[in-house]
Parts: sequence; C-alpha cells; structure tokens
Amino acid sequence: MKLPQFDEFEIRMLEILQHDGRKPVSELAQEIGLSNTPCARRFEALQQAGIIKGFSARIGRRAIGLMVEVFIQVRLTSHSDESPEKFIAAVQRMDEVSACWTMTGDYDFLLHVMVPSVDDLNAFVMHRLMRLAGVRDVHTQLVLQNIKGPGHVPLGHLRG
Amino acid sequence: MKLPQFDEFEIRMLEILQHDGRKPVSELAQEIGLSNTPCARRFEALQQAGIIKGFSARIGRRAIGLMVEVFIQVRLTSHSDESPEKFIAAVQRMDEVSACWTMTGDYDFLLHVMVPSVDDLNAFVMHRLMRLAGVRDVHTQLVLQNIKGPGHVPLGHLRG
DNA sequence: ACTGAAAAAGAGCGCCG
DNA sequence: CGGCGCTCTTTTTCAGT
Repeated sequence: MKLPQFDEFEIRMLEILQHDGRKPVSELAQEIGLSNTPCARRFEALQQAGIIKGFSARIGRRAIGLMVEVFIQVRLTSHSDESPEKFIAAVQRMDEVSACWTMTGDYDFLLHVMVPSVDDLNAFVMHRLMRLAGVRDVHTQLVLQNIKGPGHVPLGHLRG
Repeated sequence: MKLPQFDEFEIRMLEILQHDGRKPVSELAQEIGLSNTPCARRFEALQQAGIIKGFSARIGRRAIGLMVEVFIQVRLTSHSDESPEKFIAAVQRMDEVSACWTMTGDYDFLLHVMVPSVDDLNAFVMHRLMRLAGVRDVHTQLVLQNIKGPGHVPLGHLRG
C-alpha cells in the first residue's frame, strides 16, 4: 500500500477532471502544457492505478424533485446475532440511500438520504429503515442548505 | 420551480451517466434504443436545464493518501455578529473540506473532511477550524468504512 | 420529433527523437 | 518518455422526411 508519486501534470489533470470529467484529453493536454500522447498515457494510467475510479454526472437533486435531504445516524443492537452485514446489504439495495459510512461515536452508521417529500422521509424511516433487523435507534437531521460539494476530493496535499 | 417530466429515455440516460459519465453519446443512444441525434439533443437539454450540473472524476481518496476521513459538526455562537456568512466563506476556501451542509439539530454545520493523517486532522481542527470567528464548539466523528457512494443520487422515484 | 449523411473534432495507434 | 502523423471513432451540423 504505497502511494504513487504525483508530478504537477497529474495533479492538474485530477483537478481539472474533478471539475469537468468530460473534458477531452486533447484539451487537457493543452491546458497542462503537454502533448496529446503523454497526456493520454497518464490519463489511462490514473485509471489503471485506481486513482481515478470512474466518472459521474453530477445531478441536481432539486431539479429531479428530491426536495428533502437528510443525514440519518443508525445504531444497531450490540448483541446483534443479525450481524451488521445484513444491515449493510439492505442499505446497499435502498435506492434512497445515496451514501453510507460506518463511524466512530454514539452511532454506528451514517446514511445520506434523499427523498421527494417529508412524507416519503417518514415512510422511509418508519417502514423501511426501522423495520430492518438489528436497528436499535435512528437519529435524523435535515439538510437546510448545500454549502459546498460533494464530489470533490482534496488535492492540495499532493503538492504540499 | 416546476419539475420537468421525464420519459424513460432520459431516466436511463441519467442512470447510465451517473455510473459512467464519460460514455459517448453514440453508445448511450444505442443502449437506450435511440438514434444518435435525439439522444444528443436530450443530453444537451439535460445540462441546459440544470438537471445534469456537470461531470466529475471519482477519485479514490486512499489512492492519493487521504487516509483520514471525518465528519465534523460545528456550532456557532448564537449572538454571532460575525454572521454565518464569514464562516461559510472560510469553509469554501478550505481545501480539506470536501463538502458542507447546514443542518437542523444541535449543530449548525456538517463538514465532510479528508486529510492525510491524524496529525493533519488535529492541525486542521485546532489551528484552522476552531480559530475561525464565531465557532463555539465542534464534534468530530471518524469514518471507519465507506459502505456506499457517494456520487449517486436516487432516481427510482422518477418512474414511480 | 426522428433519420441519415456530411464535415469537424477527438481518440488510439505505430514510429521516431 | 515526449512528440508527430496517421486512421478510426465520435460529435456536430445540415439536410430531408
């Protein structure tokens, strides 16, 4: 598990592709001051090495009617014979769950959830989430405003 | 603020582009059973309407040495003459902050932060975050495991 | 609105300093 | 490794249903 070393070309490629993931390699090459071929080679290498894991369209949630965005913290029963794996597998299949992490602190899981309305939120929490085996309690916090991101990973540390 | 109506073509385009944001329009067209031109038109329209806000490379944080991922909740002083705008502006400029939301609950802000090491986390919280005007207290929770996402927005509700 | 064909732009290749 | 020139694919535009 060693880190690859990044040169300035690669760092700038990552910066640019994080902002515009569809930018043609030819434009990339021009912007970072490199010719077409070496730029394409690095582009390929970054993906091969797992540094670029893929590309995604950023979709405006409000534009598709997801007016309610929440973070839900979930605590499982400690003596869970129904081990966390079941909960994890269930979460993976829930379309409303945009992201999920296991965490330190009072709760075991943090879920990032988007639904069209407060009624849908209620239905999701009451009838789908709390019905899962091993769920002890949940703590829901509404998002009031999106200040920043997501979809951008810090890169500043790469050039120190 | 009305929602556009989505047909099956557009929904599938969003699904595909969320998974592979660099897929050529020609391939998209083939996969959803449409000819080149109308597919390209919808592709353009989705961006124009703000439904697709852009495209991003998904970067593996561990691959670039960001070994510590945390969520930090921040509470501001209630009598903040230094209004939240100053805090927001500061957060926008902090590279370590991958995402930020304002929230209901005991804390005002939720910050998604990635840093190379625990030492960097300490330095960030102590010397940069808590130094900001109006910050009353912070609550930090470490990410133990990435279960799902981020970068994918629910689309299931669009087709009922 | 979709189709089909042209022109323009980009990607992938071998080959050479 | 970086650059150059070639072919093939993809995008874009402009017709015609």
